[in-house]
Amino acid sequence: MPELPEVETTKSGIAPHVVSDRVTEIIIRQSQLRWPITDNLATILTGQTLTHIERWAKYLLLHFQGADSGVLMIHLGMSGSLCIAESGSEPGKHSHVDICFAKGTVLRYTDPRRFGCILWLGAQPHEHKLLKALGPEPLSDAFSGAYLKQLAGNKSQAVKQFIMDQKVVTGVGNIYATEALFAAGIHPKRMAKSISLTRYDSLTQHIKTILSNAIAQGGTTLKDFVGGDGKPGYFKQELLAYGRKGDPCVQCQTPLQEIKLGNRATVFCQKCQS
DNA sequence: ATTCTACCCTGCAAGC
DNA sequence: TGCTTGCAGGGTAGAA
Repeated sequence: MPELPEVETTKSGIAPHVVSDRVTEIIIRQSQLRWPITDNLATILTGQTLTHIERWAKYLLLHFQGADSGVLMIHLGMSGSLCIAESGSEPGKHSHVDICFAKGTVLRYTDPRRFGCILWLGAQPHEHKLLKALGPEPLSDAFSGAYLKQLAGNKSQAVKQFIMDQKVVTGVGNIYATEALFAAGIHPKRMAKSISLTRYDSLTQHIKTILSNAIAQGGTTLKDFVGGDGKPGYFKQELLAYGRKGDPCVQCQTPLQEIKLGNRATVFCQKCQS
């Protein structure tokens, strides 16, 4: 479900309720996620204090301090969410993990499709291979048109797949890639190497603007995404291309087309994007 | 080295 | 009404 704005929304929704609190209990109802949850997670975390939460790409890094200080990494996959629950409240069908805190708050991980993961990275989280290979944050200065142009080099890969590659830039998924290419007037299938620096400048600016707006709106709720505070995201009403196959283009009224690119639905305007 | 593809899993909507 | 099919916000491993 979540791309960068949704993960950011989750982080800011849950952090005020759990940061600085001490873990009293871990309940694992289902350990088989993308990778299995280590079976000694309760031993590791119980008694430790959650000092802060960091978002890195689409990962949430929960920093714990105590007898076995380190980082718990959580990815929400396609359908995952984290919410704050009351101690003793009834878990849903796919509520796989509860992290219970001393003040009575429960941080609850729910993920119907189980594409997410919960991994204990220990004290050297940045050395983990899943984090090491990641590209720059899209909202950082390191992410620029010049950077993209340089990295595109001689790649014949479609630009949409290029910018969705987390090694190129983190946090951009199918929705925001679709939207940014529409906004920049770039055909999603165009080869990465064939795009000018000027157009990459435009593309990076649109990615930054769209992601910032989405964060400000609390993310995009398509089905049941809710932030940590239980409120839905309001960005969906601002989507101009994603999910609008057949609808008239907002600029030229031409019906939007849908193609498959790397098995992902890709909507674009044949007239405005080249 | 890059670039596809198949797959992990459940739920939902559309079509018959 | 009920079954089948395809599709979904992600990312990896392994094949081409």
